Amino acid sequence: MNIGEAAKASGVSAKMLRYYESIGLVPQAGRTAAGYRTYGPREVDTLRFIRRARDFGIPMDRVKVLVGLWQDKARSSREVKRIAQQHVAELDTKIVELTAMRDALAGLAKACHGDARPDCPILQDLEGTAPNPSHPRVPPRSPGSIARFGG
Amino acid sequence: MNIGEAAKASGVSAKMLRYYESIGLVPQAGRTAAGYRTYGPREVDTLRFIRRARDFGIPMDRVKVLVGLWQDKARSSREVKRIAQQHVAELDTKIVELTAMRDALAGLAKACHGDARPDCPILQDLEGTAPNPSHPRVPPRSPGSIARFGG
DNA sequence: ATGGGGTTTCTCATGGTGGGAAGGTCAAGG
DNA sequence: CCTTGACCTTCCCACCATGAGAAACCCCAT
Repeated sequence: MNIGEAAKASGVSAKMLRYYESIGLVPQAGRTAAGYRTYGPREVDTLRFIRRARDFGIPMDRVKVLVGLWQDKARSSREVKRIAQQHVAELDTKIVELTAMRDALAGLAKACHGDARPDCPILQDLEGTAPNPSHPRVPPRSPGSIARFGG
Repeated sequence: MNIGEAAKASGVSAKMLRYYESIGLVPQAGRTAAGYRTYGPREVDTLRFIRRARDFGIPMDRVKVLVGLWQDKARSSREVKRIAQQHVAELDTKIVELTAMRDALAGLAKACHGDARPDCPILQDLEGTAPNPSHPRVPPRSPGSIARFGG
């Protein structure tokens, strides 16, 4: 299989395939005499595994660890479970943050009559002149939190 | 006020202040003879407004529109409400996606005994050999969806 | 041999934010 | 007057994962 076929079979784009190789997430693919990358079913399986892990929003560095555990027949499931639980906790944090934003903004929008008049509780809140300000707590904004959010 | 004081007063970092100016989100600040930017209370109010809008997760381009509406005394609140509701809808979408990931992964983690043995339903699911695969739907991954998620 | 659809590597962009270097400025204290 | 330290300026780089696109090359079928 060449890169396009492997991409189709795994659900990982050819572009990403090369990228994963460049960052060492997957080993370098074999090459034909002309320099084309070649892939077998085993490589495609690995790529599918990676794609599914990414679908859970697991960031690349942890995906890398998971791939290693997956290929290690002597692994302990404890390690795998720990990574999964950590990611669940991060998802929970993110969901709480987004829900706070959502609820605050939805409340303001509900209170806004939304017609031709200029006065608007949403702007009042952003301005800081609202009677009951309801902007969300500033999220701590840690650098490498979750990944693949709308990217 | 120089840039550091304005940053402290508004909650926007000096770095971001210069950035906002460079992308035209705020007008160019005045300068002292030596080239230092100067800010007054009005500018600080605007920056605080922007910061609060960002705390709701509203992306820059829409924040820009909101600032324009805020400063337009003849605005219609309809426009403001529309933007807010659109953002609420996007937050909802994101929350649904994250919740699907969370629930699927939490279910797998719960089923994993997490001890020294190697067999693990999490890996089985990622591998594709699980009896009831539960990986989340692939999120459509639109380029500019929501912003400021853990950045 | 020619054309269309692969492939290769390369650079650039995203979105916001931080880090840091190299150099100018200002205020206080000697 | 000079130093010191804290500020400011511009400019470039990094993140994270992904896509877009260019220029060149290759493979296969007509």
